[in-house]
Amino acid sequence: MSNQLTILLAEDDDNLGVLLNSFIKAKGFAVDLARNGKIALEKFNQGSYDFCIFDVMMPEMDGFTLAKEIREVDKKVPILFLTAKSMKEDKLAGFSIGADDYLTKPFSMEELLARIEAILRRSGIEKRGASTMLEVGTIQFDPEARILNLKEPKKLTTKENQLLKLLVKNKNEVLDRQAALRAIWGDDNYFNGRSMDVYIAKLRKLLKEDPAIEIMNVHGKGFKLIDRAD
Amino acid sequence: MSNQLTILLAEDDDNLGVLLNSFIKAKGFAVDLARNGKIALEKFNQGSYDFCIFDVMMPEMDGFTLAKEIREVDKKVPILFLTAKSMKEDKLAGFSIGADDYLTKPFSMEELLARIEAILRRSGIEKRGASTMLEVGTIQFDPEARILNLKEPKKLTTKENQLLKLLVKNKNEVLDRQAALRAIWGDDNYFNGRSMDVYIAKLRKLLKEDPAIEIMNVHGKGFKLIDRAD
DNA sequence: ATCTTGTGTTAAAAAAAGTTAAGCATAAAT
DNA sequence: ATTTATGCTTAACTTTTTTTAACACAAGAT
Repeated sequence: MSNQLTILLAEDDDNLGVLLNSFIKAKGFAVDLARNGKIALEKFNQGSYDFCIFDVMMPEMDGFTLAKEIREVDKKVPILFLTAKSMKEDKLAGFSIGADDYLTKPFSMEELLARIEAILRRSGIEKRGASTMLEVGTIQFDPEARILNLKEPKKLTTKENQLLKLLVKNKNEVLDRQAALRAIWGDDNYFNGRSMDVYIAKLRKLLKEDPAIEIMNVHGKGFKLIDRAD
Repeated sequence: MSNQLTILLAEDDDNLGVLLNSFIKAKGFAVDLARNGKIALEKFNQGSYDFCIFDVMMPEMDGFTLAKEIREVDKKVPILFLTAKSMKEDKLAGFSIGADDYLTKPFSMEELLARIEAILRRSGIEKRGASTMLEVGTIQFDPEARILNLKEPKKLTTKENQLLKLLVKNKNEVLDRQAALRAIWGDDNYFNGRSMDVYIAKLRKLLKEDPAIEIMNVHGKGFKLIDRAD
């Protein structure tokens, strides 16, 4: 299943439409492009969208009418208007329908993206993250609570937790040494490297409880957490 | 008692400041006008605001720096930038700090209002019904009245209250140590740090009543209030 | 084989945080 | 005016967490 947010884009100008479509797509959204308001409305009623971008002036059905129709059945979905008009009354009309933003052409793609993201942030729509619980062999590991459920549940320190989390997330593949150092210590200098080695030793000691688990060194590359349990 | 939403407005241009102030006030908001970023930051850390409008270019402290400071301790409060600059990079910088909107001068008062309302609508902030109540696990916490409703309702001191408020507002994420110190003590020197540690101990003792709550230390970074209740 | 570099491990040192209580200033009460 | 209470800071001591040092060994290079 795709994990992307889906955007409904209504734009009658083919050039701009295609341009927007590919730009937004490249930024990790799923986009559905409609060539006029009528088609957009149909798509909206069929599908399931997380965000709407509507040109105001379109044949068949203009953006305002389209937005009004949608607001009748969906009070929440974010709507952003694109338009060549910059007249005050138009803007106000847009907002009064319940728009979240109103962008006047010409605009930069980056600004559009920034505004989309600001609205998504605000509306609490997010790409769903997975559950917090992780598994290491037979041992449960909660990186949020920083608890490793050995026979005796063990509270992990900040660094132990960060390192184990990285190892588990890269289970059965090599966790690059420098990358891990930069991620946890912010800097991959020699001393931080030695510090990490100390933590590797600590984690090995803890995980000895489960024989199916092993933190293996890949010389000159990094570490690999082997989990023979799955 | 007023049940208006409170807006913090930072604008160094007196003419515009006064104009905005009276316009926004006329539209039913409570407004606090600060003449530069530094004053605005102090006001923010003292008071309780529902919305921020910041001019970008100001003496003492510019709007971006102000917003960054605020975002360290409050990830949620809506921020709208006003600016004469319309340069693309500036806009993007604004959004990347976590702004909700970015309005270029000159703008119409009505458009500003429409944008404020669009953001408020989206963020689910409504006119206040006296309830500024926060929740910590099963415990009710009223930061206005400075009361923590344990079995025995407990009056908090100024510092206890400020610190708990910050922790709760950053529930389940790390509250940066230095940022908290600057917000509450105004200065993150060693002694204030030790003072904060003492208050952390006090709060832990109070919150021990609810086992779903924990103030966890993130070594070298800050504190994280874990709420397993929600 | 030898040399260099990378890693394993333990212990010591340093830094950060936890806790309790003593000081100090200020406001409230007598 | 003096005492009392309150809130905050500083100090002192403890514990935890992280870093550095020291020495041993393993892997790959010369």
